[in-house]
Amino acid sequence: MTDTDMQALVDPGARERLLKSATALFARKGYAATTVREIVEAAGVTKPVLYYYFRSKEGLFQDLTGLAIAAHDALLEQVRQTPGTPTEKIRLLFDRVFALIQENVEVVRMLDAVYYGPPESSPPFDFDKLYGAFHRNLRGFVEEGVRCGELHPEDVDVMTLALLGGWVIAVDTTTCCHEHGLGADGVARVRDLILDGLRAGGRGQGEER
Amino acid sequence: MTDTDMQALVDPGARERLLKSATALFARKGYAATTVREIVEAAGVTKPVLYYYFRSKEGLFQDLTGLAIAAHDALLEQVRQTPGTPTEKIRLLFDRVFALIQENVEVVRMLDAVYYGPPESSPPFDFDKLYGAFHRNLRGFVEEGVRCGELHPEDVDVMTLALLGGWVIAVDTTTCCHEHGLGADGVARVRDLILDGLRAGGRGQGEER
DNA sequence: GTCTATACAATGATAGAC
DNA sequence: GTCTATCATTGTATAGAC
Repeated sequence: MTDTDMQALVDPGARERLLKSATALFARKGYAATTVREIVEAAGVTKPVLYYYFRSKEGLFQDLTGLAIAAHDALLEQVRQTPGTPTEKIRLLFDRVFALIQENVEVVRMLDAVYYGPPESSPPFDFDKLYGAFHRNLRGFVEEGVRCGELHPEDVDVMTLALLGGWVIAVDTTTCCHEHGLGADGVARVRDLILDGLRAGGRGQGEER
Repeated sequence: MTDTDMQALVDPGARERLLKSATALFARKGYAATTVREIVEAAGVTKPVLYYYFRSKEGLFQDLTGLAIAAHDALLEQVRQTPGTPTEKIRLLFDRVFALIQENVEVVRMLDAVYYGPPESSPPFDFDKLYGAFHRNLRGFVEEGVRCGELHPEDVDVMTLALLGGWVIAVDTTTCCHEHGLGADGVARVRDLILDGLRAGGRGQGEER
């Protein structure tokens, strides 16, 4: 363990403080509108410190997004490898990723701003690694559900989009402040309502409510 | 008809060209990242012309959004006053507003960037006039559908959110380029799939497909 | 109404001392 | 590793001529 690592245990360290303050500012003001002066002031350091740890404002941004993608990927992999029926996996996917989101609202807000925001207002970013991966995994579970007769044989893509819609709404109401967040419970209700409509053999009255 | 109005019939006029170029740039780069210089250059005029017609960059933005809100409001009013069952009204709401969106993709892209984007990256804007109004109208139709027995008596808010999710996906795939747009047909299919799950008395096989 | 020319603050980034 | 001081550039906005 180096001296630097030792130090990081007692003091967040300039690098970590910079990552944190940048996340908060990018989420609130956007990448373009956030100045390096604001970032370093919020972190309690001076400008050259930022340029020392990250090569530029853009380098800081890419370190930030890289960490988020890694966490998301790891969670998707974990859900895929959990045993269960396709419907159970869809439920688990929603629950687990929603929990991750709730624990990192600030980061998600920042990523959403980049995703939905104007294309050229942030550095190039491969959204497919994040939202595309979620979409593909969800679609895989739906396809599996149709194959094994758990979901009715409608168009797989349309069904996936219906579920994805519920998901987007769930995330939106959580990250944005303009609505009262649904909470894990609300997300489950929207999810199950849509899943109910997709179930094979008429409307199931499986779940709660 | 004034001389100015006469002129506008043959030549778009500096004011209109500024509105158009600003919309395109705000949509692509965001409000904060778009410079006044870019706007006026794209419009083929010089800076003082912008400050002559609009008081500032922000004034230009507010004129832009005001026009969009007015068009949206008028369409909602029109749908409300069209006779039909609640389900028919929900279908009409989706169809009509989607058509409006397709005709003004650029403007919607800009508004979405403001809505989903970071809170402080654009001038204050009352989203409730736009997205909230759509949500409330949709909820009203769902409520009406439950009352008259057309939709099954689930939680009205959850059902509204499920439909709203389909709507968001439909708009997303149209305005964003990172996915292949659904098109009016695709929107109808997602919408009807969700509506089917909400229909009273088991899964209806009412529509096409 | 539209131009040229410019005021003046703030930006991202760096050099060089410690 | 962290600082002070400063660079060149770009930002919004305006004065004043035509």
